[in-house]
Amino acid sequence: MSNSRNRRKHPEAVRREVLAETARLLLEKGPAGVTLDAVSQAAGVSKGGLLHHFPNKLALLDGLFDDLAHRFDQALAERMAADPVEKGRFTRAYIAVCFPAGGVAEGEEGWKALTVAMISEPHLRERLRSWVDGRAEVRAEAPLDALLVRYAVDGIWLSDLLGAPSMTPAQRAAMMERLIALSPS
Amino acid sequence: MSNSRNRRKHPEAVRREVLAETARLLLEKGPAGVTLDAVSQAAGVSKGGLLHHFPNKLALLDGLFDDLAHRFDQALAERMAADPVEKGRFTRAYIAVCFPAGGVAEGEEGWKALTVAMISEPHLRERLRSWVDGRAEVRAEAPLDALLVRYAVDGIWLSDLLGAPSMTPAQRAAMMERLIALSPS
DNA sequence: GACGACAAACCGTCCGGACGGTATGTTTCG
DNA sequence: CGAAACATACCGTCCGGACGGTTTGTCGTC
Repeated sequence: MSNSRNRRKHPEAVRREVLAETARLLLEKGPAGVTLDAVSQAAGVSKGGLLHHFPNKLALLDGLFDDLAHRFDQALAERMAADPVEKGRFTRAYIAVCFPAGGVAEGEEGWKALTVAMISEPHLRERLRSWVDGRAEVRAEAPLDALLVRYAVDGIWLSDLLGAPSMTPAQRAAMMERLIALSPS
Repeated sequence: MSNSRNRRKHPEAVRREVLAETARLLLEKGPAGVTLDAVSQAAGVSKGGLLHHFPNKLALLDGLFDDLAHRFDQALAERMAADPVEKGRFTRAYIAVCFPAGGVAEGEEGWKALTVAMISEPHLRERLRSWVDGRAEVRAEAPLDALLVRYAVDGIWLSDLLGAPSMTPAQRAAMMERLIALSPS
């Protein structure tokens, strides 16, 4: 903190702003809307400034992946730590993080962008694979219903992402309850 | 000389070839790989010839959407007609069509491409919405478990699409059974 | 069924603009 | 000062799309 104090422009803040705008553009305009010009302009930085933080476009997308994956891991770990019951802990955390009960919180929009990014750039799918490999809980020694629940959550996620006509709030609540009931315990 | 491919004479064949190659490129190279040059070359037609069938790139993607949505509808209807039990018919057909039990059949690769296209081009999401609106079965008056099953199928679909480490064949079979068991009956 | 007229299918080239990336100047902090 | 953190200007390439021309099929007429 000492080195960032009183600095006119905090590079870390610029970097975060850049990543946030990248995610937003990815969601709203699609992958084709993510150009270096558009990102830099949206983030309130010049193109050169953007390229100072990320040497090229691939590095930008990689940076987005890193950031979002890390925040996703953190959110999962947080939820799991708060769950006293060991069994099905991961599945419940997965539900809580991916299936927003009361509206969309901060950061979740970004995770949607992550999906868009992975589908857009085949290169990132490779990174997804190694990420999954790094998470023992995801590897499928889990009980069948745990898998089922996680896949259902992913499906809801995709549906929300595509903006398809969604469930009513009442349905969402009931679905959440059902998902938790199906989780191992 | 009689060309191995369609030299001329069958515009419909050219059109289908173009759409097939568009879908393939979309899956393999991602949205950025779908250029008019790449599509025309892959389909064995000149750029001018491609633009004769589809006046611009948007029309090409729209054409792909139309084609795949239509084939998806047909596959669903086929499956539903073959199901003697009325209750849960739609859900079971949805499972059968979207969750390939024995390998990937023809056309299913294309449906994956459809997902990629919709995620890439925000414009197509609008079309998805109206498509869903046109299908009474999808509108969510369905029982909770029917929704759950469909979302789970979508999740598996997404997972396959991203090439994430998937289930073992045995797990897939068990999952299929479980999904059908959860379907309304 | 031969023939000419017309339309559809298709080709090859060119252009304007956008996009990723570079090279270099300018400011700000330690 | 010196280095990090930007900004400005610019370059080469690629992409979407327009355009004119060429070949192939179709159809009416006799």
